[in-house]
Amino acid sequence: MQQNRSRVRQQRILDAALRVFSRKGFRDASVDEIAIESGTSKGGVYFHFPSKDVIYLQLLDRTVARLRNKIEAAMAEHDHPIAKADAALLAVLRTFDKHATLARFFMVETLGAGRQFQSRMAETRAEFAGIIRQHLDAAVDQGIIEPLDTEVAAQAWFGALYEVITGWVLVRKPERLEETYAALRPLLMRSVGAEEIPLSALMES
Amino acid sequence: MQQNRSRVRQQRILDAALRVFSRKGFRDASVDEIAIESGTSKGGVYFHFPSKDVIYLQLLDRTVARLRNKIEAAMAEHDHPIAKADAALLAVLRTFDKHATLARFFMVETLGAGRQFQSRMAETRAEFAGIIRQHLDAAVDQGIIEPLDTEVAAQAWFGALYEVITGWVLVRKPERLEETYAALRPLLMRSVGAEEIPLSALMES
DNA sequence: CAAAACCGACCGACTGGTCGGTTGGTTTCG
DNA sequence: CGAAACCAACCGACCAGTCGGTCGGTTTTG
Repeated sequence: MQQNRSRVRQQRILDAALRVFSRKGFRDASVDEIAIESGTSKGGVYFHFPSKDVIYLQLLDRTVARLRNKIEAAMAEHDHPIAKADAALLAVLRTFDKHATLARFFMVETLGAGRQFQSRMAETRAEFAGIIRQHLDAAVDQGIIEPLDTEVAAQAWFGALYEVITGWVLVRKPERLEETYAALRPLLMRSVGAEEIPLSALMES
Repeated sequence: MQQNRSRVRQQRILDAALRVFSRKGFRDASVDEIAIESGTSKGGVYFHFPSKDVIYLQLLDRTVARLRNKIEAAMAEHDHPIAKADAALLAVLRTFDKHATLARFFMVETLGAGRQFQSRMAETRAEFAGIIRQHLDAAVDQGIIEPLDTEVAAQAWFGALYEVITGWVLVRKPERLEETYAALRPLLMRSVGAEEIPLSALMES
């Protein structure tokens, strides 16, 4: 099936683009390089994609979707908001631990990719912050935490996480990102006033 | 005095560069544009600076130095760690409120300026996180907060602040950045377990 | 069934434009 | 006048995107 072959080729190009963008950043990565890395030619790349920008955008979409799925799958296994937050936090740390290339692409390169992606990036940030906020709101509704400005709190959580991960990408300390969990968890929990950790909550489901 | 005239010109070029970089970002800002904006020519710019990179770096240095001075001056007016943190937080929010151009340059453009500035950016982040950490350590020593991983906590504080400010730059909501103070303060304080706010502490000095 | 026609996938030389940096001459100023 | 400051024109590297053409396989047709 030709159609299938074509889709495989597109994925291969996106995989190559992820590696190249991760190494060089959007601006310094040439389409020729992506072509070589994916075992094709510039013409081949341009047969499957209309522009370098679109390659980047599709890659970003794919990455965001995969990450969100990971997070939501992890959260779906729990009922209690605190357990959900725990699961999501660990899922994020472990995903980036496992895929440092992804982390670099997503955390470091994307902000600087260029003016044309800025609104898209703002949307992406808002999307993740929105997920956090939605669950903070639920926790407030359930009386688990006191009412607070969940919009700013969600932004702050996202930012804190973003910074710790970015620092890890740039400096590679500690060796495994997951090691920051122990420090991060109480920090985030306490910040919204969810001090006491019902261990029982972690048990259910 | 020729030397003085030269220095004035250099500052004028840096001022222009701040505006242009803030509007366009490092890569999309051309030296020609900076030259025109500063009322000189490309040759004139290259008489005072050896390269576009150096312009950017000097601008970054100047910005960091000014910001750090503002923060440290604000903190020097207080003795109690919590009052210092408060003063620093407000100083940062107010400075960026007043100088949105600076905020955009510093928060949004700088990460994406290019691979060649990445180590410098890591240093800058570490510098500010270091200031936070140093004061968190002091607070621990004075028994004001319980011992914790101050390195990660400092990173998280920096990241939370960074994200809130970046969001404000991109979306311009709320109108004034300082309005986030009310939500940010308790969030940060609680995160390190400095719940009770001794109002008296804010009075001294 | 085989030749002819066709097609999707692919290739790589080439182009047009941009932009950092240079240079050689000109103006300003002490 | 002489040095510092300044300028316009220019150079060359770089690269996204284009285009004419190739190739292996599939469909049509006599």
